[in-house]
Amino acid sequence: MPELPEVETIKRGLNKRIVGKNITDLSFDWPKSFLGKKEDVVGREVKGVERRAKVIRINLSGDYNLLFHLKMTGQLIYRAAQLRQGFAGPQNQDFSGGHPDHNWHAKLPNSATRIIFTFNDGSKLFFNDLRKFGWCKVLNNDQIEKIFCDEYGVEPFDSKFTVDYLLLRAKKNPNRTIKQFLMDQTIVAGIGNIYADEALFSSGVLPTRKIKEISLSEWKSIRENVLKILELGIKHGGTTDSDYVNAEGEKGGMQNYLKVYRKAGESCPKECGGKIDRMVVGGRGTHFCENCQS
DNA sequence: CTATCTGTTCTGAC
DNA sequence: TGTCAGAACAGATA
Repeated sequence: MPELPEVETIKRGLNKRIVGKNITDLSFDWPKSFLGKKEDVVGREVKGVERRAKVIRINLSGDYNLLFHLKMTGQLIYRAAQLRQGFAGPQNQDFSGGHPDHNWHAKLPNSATRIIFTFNDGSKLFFNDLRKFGWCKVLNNDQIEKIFCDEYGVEPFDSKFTVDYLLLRAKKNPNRTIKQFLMDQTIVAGIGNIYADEALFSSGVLPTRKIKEISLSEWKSIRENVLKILELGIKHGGTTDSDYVNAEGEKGGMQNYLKVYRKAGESCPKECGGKIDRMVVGGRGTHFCENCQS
């Protein structure tokens, strides 16, 4: 479930594993998954991996970048080379990130594999995407900067993510619901369905509340809880499992710390006596406690 | 079998 | 300009 914490986890994992390597080959089976020219990528060195919003940027030598969006079912899976038995560094550890699934570390490539990058040491990076909504684009630095600037709002962990900023943006969209506001990538980058529900639950604010009716103290609470829930997500590696020895691919991680998401019918974890309910807000499944969110 | 659900985002209609 | 259904796609689930 690639929202900000998951994508951040992937970024950190890849930074430990592919920086400094050369891409020696690239193949893809679905034209819409790879938007670029193979010749622009093969032969280039990986300089670094960054995250902006839910997007991953792999910076290559020369004026080239790979930009990934995992959308709903994308995964990036690093598969170490089989060469160095007994070497314990991260280079030699498999790593997965993105949409959780039972077959993380099953045979690769598999039916969901869209792109395969091969590095000069024999290791590989697989871009899997069951539903084919995700993409990888080859872009130059200017194009990347423009996208990062134009299409996304502040990063939650940036110092610009303040209550004043939220109030400013709130003036422009007074009639939207708070949930849609939080998920609008041009306002705050990286929040998706799960973390929006969780942050609003922690804040005691109903997802359907109109922006213009949110009080100052509620904005403060929402801001703090967005940060808290995202930090918790990153701390637990999102819903990512990086331990390939452990077969429990989709377990562990953040799934175990969610309080309302997909918990409809259960008792409120705040023990307020209420139950978690579900409704649709902006076309998205939305989970909340009717009793302690208002 | 059918109907409905799913973590994202973009487009086109109104 | 804001809002909303539908699309892009492929499952799993009831």
